[in-house]
Amino acid sequence: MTSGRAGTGSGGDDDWAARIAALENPRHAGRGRKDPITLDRIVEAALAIVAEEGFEALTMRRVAGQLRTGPASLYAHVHNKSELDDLLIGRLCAQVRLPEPDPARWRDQIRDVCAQLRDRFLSYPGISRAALAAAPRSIDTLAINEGMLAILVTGGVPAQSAAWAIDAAYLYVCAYCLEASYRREPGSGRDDRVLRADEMAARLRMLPASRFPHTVAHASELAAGGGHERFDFTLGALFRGLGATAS
Amino acid sequence: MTSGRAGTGSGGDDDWAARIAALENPRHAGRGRKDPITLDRIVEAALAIVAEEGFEALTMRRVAGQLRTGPASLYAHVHNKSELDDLLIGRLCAQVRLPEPDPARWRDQIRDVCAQLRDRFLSYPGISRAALAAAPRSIDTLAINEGMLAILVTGGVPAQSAAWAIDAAYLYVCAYCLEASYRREPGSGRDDRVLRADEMAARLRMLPASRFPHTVAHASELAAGGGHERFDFTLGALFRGLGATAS
DNA sequence: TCGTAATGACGAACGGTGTTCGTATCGCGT
DNA sequence: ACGCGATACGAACACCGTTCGTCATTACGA
Repeated sequence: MTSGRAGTGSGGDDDWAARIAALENPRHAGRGRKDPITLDRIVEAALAIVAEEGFEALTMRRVAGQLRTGPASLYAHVHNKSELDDLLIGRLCAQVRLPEPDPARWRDQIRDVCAQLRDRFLSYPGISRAALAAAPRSIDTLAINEGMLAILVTGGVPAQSAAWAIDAAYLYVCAYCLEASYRREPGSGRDDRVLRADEMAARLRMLPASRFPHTVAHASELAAGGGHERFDFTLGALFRGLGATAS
Repeated sequence: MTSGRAGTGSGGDDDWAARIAALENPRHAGRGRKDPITLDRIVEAALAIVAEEGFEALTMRRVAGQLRTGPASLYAHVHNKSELDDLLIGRLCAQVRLPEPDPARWRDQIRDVCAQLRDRFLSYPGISRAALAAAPRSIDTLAINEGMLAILVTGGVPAQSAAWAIDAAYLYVCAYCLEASYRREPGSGRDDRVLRADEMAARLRMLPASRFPHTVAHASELAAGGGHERFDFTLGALFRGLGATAS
């Protein structure tokens, strides 16, 4: 999450400093005019579209249509589509509840934060693609980083390991959600049906054993993993591997 | 990688069975006609475009242009753009060299396979987005799965852990490469410059310490990580955490 | 109060995308 | 020779993000 870009926008230090200053001075809302286009309304409309139809359905025209205006109107509020994407991610990150760090339960706590983030992303199918593209340009995404860092460092994980583990977990959460979203999306130009585990295993067993011996032998394990078992397994392993260092 | 979809295409069992049968019967090339459009030429042209200009630059028109024809011509060979994307991923996976499993070095071996995949994906900026979207629909991507499974199982990792670890590693590799590609892509609608670690740390230190105490205190660790240090760290932790179970 | 500048709103148009449909040509089998 | 299937591909469709120009409103300074 903090791997080389710090949301500088186009303005360099001045822009970044201004953004920090804006922490204390939230932008005023519309000035009493009835139903003006506001950034907040744009973001809300966009999130509704993504929730309903997936990230690929999110276009400037669709957002504008929800607001009963034309797409050009949006550009008074956002520079471009990328910026709108970033705002959406910021909004989702702001909805994650960060716990008071407890050294005795740091593993549970970090996993809970990841699970919350996962669930936020999964509620908006495909949106984690924007999360991968986004620099941590909003204060809300940096707040997630801060919260996770607090958990790990308070739990005794060395700062360097903590920093990199957060990066790793975030990337994994994004990928997990993106892949899951593609799997469930019927209109993605693909005709794949989501297979039940036994169907999936049967498919794998049809492969030639001469060339795919392990795949055929372990088809059921390869196909297993309902709910978020894979997610839990991965983060469990990651933080366990971290713990093996953090002792 | 094998988490619910098995590249069924639109034909169900017949299509899958036909694809397995095709393992022994490769499609004949063009029938002596000079420079016919072939699937191979399409894939090569597409990969060249991605290598040069990134995945976002890959359009049917661009590919067709490289082949000195119109975009409609491509549809005699691929159903749609998604299918072309999948073929590209299959091609890249086919280029990964899978080792003869050695139980004494399974950790090194699995990490090497992941690193090869990473480097393949990084050579084609942004293409791992297609890898996340793709079902493992080609035999080549399933071959990667088989190779990794062989390494882990031969190394003593229980089959279920192995299966899920492969899935996790693959997702992480894809996300890592995608995020890295976005960071390096100047034309992505963003004006971010890639920051040096010290610049990045300085930015983080500008945040208010009252709200970001850990971030400010550990800015240099958060910004650290040159080359593929983060990649190595993550996979190290993941497989170490796996090893803690696999004893 | 008035004039000007700034801001917001937004239609028309631009250059771009994936895809379909219809037409033409070629190769193969009967 | 004829018919059919496969390949090739232009024209057109519906859609995309964005810019530019115009208009209306608001805010500010004299």
